[in-house]
Amino acid sequence: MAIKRISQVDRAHMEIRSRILHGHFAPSERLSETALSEMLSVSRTPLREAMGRLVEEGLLERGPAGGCRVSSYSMQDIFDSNEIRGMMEGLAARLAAERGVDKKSLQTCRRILSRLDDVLADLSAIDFDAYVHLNAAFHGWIAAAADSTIISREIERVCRLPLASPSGFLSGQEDGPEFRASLQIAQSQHHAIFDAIESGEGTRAEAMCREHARLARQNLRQALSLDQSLVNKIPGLSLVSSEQGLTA
Amino acid sequence: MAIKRISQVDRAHMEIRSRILHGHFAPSERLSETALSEMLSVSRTPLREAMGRLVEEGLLERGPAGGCRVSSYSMQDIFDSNEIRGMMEGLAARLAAERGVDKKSLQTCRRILSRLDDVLADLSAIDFDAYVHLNAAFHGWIAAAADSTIISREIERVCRLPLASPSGFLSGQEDGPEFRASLQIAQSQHHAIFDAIESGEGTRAEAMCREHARLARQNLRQALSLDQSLVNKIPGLSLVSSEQGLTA
DNA sequence: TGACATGAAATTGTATACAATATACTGTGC
DNA sequence: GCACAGTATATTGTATACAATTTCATGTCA
Repeated sequence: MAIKRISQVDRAHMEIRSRILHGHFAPSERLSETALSEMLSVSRTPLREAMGRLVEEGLLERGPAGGCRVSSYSMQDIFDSNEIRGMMEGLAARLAAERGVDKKSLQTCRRILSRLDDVLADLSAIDFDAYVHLNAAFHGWIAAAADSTIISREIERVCRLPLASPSGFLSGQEDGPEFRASLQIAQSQHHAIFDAIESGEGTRAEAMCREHARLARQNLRQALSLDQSLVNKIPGLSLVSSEQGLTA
Repeated sequence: MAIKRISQVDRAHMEIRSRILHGHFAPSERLSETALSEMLSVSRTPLREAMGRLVEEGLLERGPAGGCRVSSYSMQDIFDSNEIRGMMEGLAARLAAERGVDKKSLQTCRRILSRLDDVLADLSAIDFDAYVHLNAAFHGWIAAAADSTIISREIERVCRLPLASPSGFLSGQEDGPEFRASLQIAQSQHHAIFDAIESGEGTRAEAMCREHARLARQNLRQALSLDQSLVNKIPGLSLVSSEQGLTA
């Protein structure tokens, strides 16, 4: 019944997106429409629409003479993207606190947090997929908590920026004791954010969201300093033009 | 030399955008591709790309069974859009203050502010076009001051949301002593923002940007309470589904 | 040898034709 | 008279064909 016939546009969009993020195309590489078209077995019409969406997302850039190149990002860009996400989630959290959230929604979030507590109960045996899933659910809840179509849509947009998603840095670094410990810090921040929203403490909710986004940055920096090969494991990191991987 | 051959896509995009913002299409009205196609004398291929961009901008919405409707906004949405802009400009201003801005750029901004001072020197004889132009220049300067591609691009995006642009509310309300007075308040905020950035006071710069965006909201509310016919004068306001025009 | 012009190939922008799906209408049966 | 089904129509999704650029290579002239 709920069979959503997947359109060629969506297929091409996701496929190209995935290939870019996984480094199958190098930054600044020019993508030929005809080549992509036969590579994906799609005609150029839906392909061009898919590419248009990728341009909007910032993964592709239109050249002055037409045509598209793969975007190149600096480490600074990655950090800025995260900063934007932190700001936007902070806005949503503050407005949620100021405007109030209904009991049912609060209960939903409590359940998410409780399940996250369970997942993190034993640091030596974390169900990583479950964590990513629940973490995404919590951040989705924040985006929706302000009850504003515009804000949730813009947050969704921001999260599509390379490496700005709440779970963006998580793939591939399951191991490492510092990382596991940081998950607990993150969870304590989750609780603080929820508590602030529930208590109507808008300023605190906003500040905690920003700090929470900073944790992602810190994780990335630390992970890279330990293991440069993560570039090939974390989707999107291949887009980063390697100036200095660690500074800033 | 710099003749940028305007593409059919851009032409259709701007034309439809203008018609939507000026209320030639009603909110929730479904736009037929073939109808638009012959209305604009463009084939469906570039037309569809133009419509795709409008969907990204939030002016159109895709229906579940394909096709596009004109988006409908609530007064709350307008306020939220402005809040987002204030946040984003605040982020840019804070980062500019924290990271520092070079002397040449500061000088550019001083000149803009000085010319704004001149325009506002005699409140009874304001060159309104000049004000809009210079106001846009100042806000553009803020967006660029953080020296971040991502941030300036996202600010540009946010400003394309209906009525989120810094000059969004200005058209059509040239008259009114309260409004003219508010321009002076706005200018004093401009100076404060610049001073904060120049002095490296990031928190102050951010807070002032947010408050500055609030002034736009206040202006809109006051203007509407005085003269409901503004709905037809301010581009984009026709998209607002009239629940309560003044509350929230 | 290098710079420039010329032409060929490739690539993008646009139009149209076709296919698949959703919508609206009309007629029939109850 | 109303509900439902079947068909007709309209609309969107996709493919292909064509036109207009741009890009690259080759050759000529200084």
